[in-house]
Amino acid sequence: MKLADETPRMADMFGALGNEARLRIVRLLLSAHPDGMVVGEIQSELGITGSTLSHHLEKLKHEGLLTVERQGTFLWYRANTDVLQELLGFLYAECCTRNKAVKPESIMRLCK
Amino acid sequence: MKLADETPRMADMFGALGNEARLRIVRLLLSAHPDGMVVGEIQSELGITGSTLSHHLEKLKHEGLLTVERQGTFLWYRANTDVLQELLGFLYAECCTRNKAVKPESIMRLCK
DNA sequence: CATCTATTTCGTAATTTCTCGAATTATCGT
DNA sequence: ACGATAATTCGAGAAATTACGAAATAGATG
Repeated sequence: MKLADETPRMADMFGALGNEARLRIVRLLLSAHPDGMVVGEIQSELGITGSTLSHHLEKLKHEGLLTVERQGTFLWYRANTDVLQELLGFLYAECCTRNKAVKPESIMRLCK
Repeated sequence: MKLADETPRMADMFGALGNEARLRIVRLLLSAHPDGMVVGEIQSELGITGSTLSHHLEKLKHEGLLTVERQGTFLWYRANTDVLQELLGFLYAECCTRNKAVKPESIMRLCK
């Protein structure tokens, strides 16, 4: 039995977070979790042009980091915590488990 | 007293990891931690052209994710665990502390 | 069905990223 | 100083990303 190489997918996810506007979107949606937010609210909060925002949301959704649900004319976007957990777990495993480069406690301690 | 906005820098770091070749480099260097590896060894392990590899290493170093030290004609690159810890701490804080989107235990559980 | 609002898609341009081979720099040993 | 090895920098092209306004779509409401 051979394990799938997760590197390409993880790289894509990191890439999706590797843009300031998109990282702000994810942070904002996490702070609004689990309700999520509609596009217009994200737009006025972050001051991003509609079409540009739409592209960023599409990219984040494509990488699985967001989910979207329509309610009337509104689209509710929200952070996909399962996938964020996967990403966090990957990074944690690389740094703390698979290798002992970073001590687990040091992460917890950062967030008291 | 005002806290610095860490979003741009974190986005740059995520961006550095958002490329398959670079993510492989970091994984490789973590597995060789704390000794690190010389460029030629990374190159033959990952099969990347010398000049391309050099650019990737430069980017990772620029974002603080790697350190480098010369020993004779060899350059030893290694993962910068302090900075990786910062990145992991940021993601952990966003997902688990600042918001309760992801349960801390679920991360640990992923890495038994 | 006409219209209003919310959001995406289209068309397009500027910038950045990724990659490679060739040339260059740095260091060691002789 | 010369030759050999390690790695970077240069030059340059292809591909991807980012951004924006205008036009198009989807749904609600009168």
